[in-house]
Amino acid sequence: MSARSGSEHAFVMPSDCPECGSLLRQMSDGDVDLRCPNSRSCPAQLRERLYYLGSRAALDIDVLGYEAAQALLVDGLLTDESELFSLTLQDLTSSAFFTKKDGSLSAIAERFIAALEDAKSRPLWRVIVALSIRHVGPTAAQALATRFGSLEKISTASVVELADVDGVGSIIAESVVEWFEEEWHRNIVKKWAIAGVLMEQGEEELLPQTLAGMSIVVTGSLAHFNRDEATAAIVARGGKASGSVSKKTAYVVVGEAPGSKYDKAIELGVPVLDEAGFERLLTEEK
DNA sequence: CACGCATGTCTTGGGGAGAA
DNA sequence: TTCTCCCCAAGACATGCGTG
Repeated sequence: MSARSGSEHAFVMPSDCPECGSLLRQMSDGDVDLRCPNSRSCPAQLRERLYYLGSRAALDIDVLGYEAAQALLVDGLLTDESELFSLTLQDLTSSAFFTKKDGSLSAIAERFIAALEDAKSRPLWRVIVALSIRHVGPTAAQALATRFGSLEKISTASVVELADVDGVGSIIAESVVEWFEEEWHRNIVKKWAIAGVLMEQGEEELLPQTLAGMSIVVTGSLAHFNRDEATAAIVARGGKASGSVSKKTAYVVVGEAPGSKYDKAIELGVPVLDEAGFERLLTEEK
């Protein structure tokens, strides 16, 4: 996986937050999954959350990498992620990261603001991933988006209703409910919505569900799709884009320089498709 | 409890943009 | 033009959750 994938914010124990420092002092060998209790204002956690929500796994915001996230916080442009989508070009003039040596805005600044606008119309599941809810990655987020159709409905669903979703168990369901119980979390959703971020399932996701129930794994590089586009194409048709090959995998799509997943597919007798076969699979009617 | 699979972490290498 | 920094893309693998 990418260095930008996964919830990298989850295990942060930075030195620039007093509460994290105390937590570190309390560490013992038996501790697992340590988190700074100061999750709202802890600078390092905030930086990691910004970094994560900009990653391809979430809202795929151009420019918003580790350095940009750091600059937004250090230069005082953001105090938390709720203000992200309200940023303007004018705001960025006070940050060296977004300006040239002569003080004028760099191309990076314009790309960043344009990327924020693009991100406002991302599918609902990506918005859910971007909220950094514990245990909720792309797969769980897609399941929740498909079932509930809007963030509003997810936020008001009970643990039982959430856990009823295929692919979501009680731990994930409780995690979602706990997340929405925090007022400052609800404030993020509110401010993003005001800034224009789509909070409902879009129509583009309602393609014929020709891959419903199928688990498909992609390995290697495809000529006409990057990995996210391939995943999105599978998911949009009701399939599941899995990261690992098993006996239940419907197809393994093999591009240039495939990895061990191809070997695994051969070993398990899973059907293998080249890119042309994958494209036919996407376009064929049920 | 075992299995399947998603998540999280680490690694390597390529490409683009700005600085020197 | 070259160098450096940062972002991006992808594979491998360990861990742990969800399910039957």
